[in-house]
Amino acid sequence: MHDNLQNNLSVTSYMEKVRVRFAPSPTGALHIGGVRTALFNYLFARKHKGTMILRIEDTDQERFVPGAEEYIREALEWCGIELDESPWNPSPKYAPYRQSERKAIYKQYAMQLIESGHAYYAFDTEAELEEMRERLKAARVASPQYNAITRTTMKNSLTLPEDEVKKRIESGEPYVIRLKVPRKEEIRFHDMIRGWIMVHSHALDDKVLMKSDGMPTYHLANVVDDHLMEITHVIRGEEWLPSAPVHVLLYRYLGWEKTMPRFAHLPLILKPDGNGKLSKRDGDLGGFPVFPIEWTDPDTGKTVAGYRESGYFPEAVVNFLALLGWNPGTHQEIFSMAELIEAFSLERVGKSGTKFDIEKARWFNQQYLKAKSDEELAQYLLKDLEKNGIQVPFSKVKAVCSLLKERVIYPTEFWKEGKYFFVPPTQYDEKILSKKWNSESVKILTDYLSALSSVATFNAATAKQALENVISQHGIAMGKILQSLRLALTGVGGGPELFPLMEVLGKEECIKRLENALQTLPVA
RNA sequence: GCACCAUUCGUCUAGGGGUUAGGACACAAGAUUUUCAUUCUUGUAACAGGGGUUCGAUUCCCCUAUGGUGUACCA
Repeated sequence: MHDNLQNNLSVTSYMEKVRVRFAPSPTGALHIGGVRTALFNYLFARKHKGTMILRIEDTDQERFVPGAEEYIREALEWCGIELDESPWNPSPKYAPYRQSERKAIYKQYAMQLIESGHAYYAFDTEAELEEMRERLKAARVASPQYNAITRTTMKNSLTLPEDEVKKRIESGEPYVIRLKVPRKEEIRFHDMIRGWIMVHSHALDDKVLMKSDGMPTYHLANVVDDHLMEITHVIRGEEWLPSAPVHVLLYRYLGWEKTMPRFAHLPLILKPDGNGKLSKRDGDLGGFPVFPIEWTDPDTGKTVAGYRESGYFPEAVVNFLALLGWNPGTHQEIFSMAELIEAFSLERVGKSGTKFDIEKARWFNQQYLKAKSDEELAQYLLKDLEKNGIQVPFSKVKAVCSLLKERVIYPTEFWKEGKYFFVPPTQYDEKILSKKWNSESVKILTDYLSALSSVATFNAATAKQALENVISQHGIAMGKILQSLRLALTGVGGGPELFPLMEVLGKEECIKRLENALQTLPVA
């Protein structure tokens, strides 16, 4: 309560413009959890009339995946997350937006830290580091790490004579630059979602700031860029919480603590069973997408469908994602992007991890589908018809969607569920056939067939009237015959209301199908 | 192991010292529907455990348990 009040005040009284960034690394497809982080940043930015920035964190050359950057761009666009600044629409004041293009900048600040005594050179090889860890483990040290104590036993500019350090560097020996974390200090910072967090510096290790390839690590790059880009709020996943104290230290040592951005660490999206955070494999296992749009792995060439390809509307995905970890405090469930922006606040973001529930996503999609016009839905069906080489008047496509929209969740189902509107059935549901198709139904339907032929104006009402006339002659109930008729016309036992369906099919087609069924279907 | 974070129906969550602990998804039943679906109604179902504090704790504090994250020259 207290924290909320504080947060509110500080947000609304912010003099400078809110600037937030989404900073993915181009190591593959953007995960649905990443999309949510982007979304929350976006909602916050728009809510406060601020700026939404995309920064590409490509400091790891080894994990770089070609095409990932374009994927991120396309995925965000599909979701309707607009970027005010990005590699594609840079602001000259803050560009470039790819960390690989900012290499020189980081070096400069790393040097500043060395000069102020807050960082140092380290020459230890991988084998030496491994040996150190083994040694400590053997000595039953609680947490083997490169820190205030162990660094005195390693090869670095703190232990080596100054001229040897110089010689090593000049001779081109590989080195890293490490942060000199103080031995005993309490580091506290405020998180807008979790309140005050305090950690002891002895729990931190001397993080590598600059790698031996001259690239910065995330820790340095992120702090330098957030400062230089004048980021006001860092909204990111909870996996960053443990390293946030390192970042606070960096802001301090770089002399930027007064303008340090505020932190908000979002709860993680967990696997449906709650064991660990959601990963790509869970989608494969659970049969639901974890990517916003389809992704083709450049190595294997394998393509995985995303939400888009699986028939989800971007509005539904955004709505669903927004409610994963955030709630409006009201009972409203359906939100447009504009409504989300209006209602969003970090104060109403929860603290605990949320399990991923695809059932809820399906429900959202269904809601959005039902709300769409027949015209819009017809576009989806039209594509499937084209794919199958079927040409029909648009009015019919629309009519089919109209009849089917209450019973599907994805627009991709229109074709699947309504194929018989366009193609006569070649197979008939065995169970219905054996249960309902008998000599009596054949007799009635034969009568109906001839009644239908003489109907002048054919539509749902007259088709129904004709059947009513026939069954009253035979003295049986409507329910007795209807499913046989449906089977004859569509081949299946269920579907939308039969008479409107017949109207869409048309008189000729109904007669043709009825004739065919009467001639070919075996009587039990 | 160590550090940090978390813990309300199966799931997403609201709430908050005294409530019949509310909603949504899912599930079940009933109604409507000639079928299936939709829709409507109803129902099942939760404060992790133990100590405090208090007249009273699900709510505040502590401990335990459980879960998550981190612990890389990955982000």
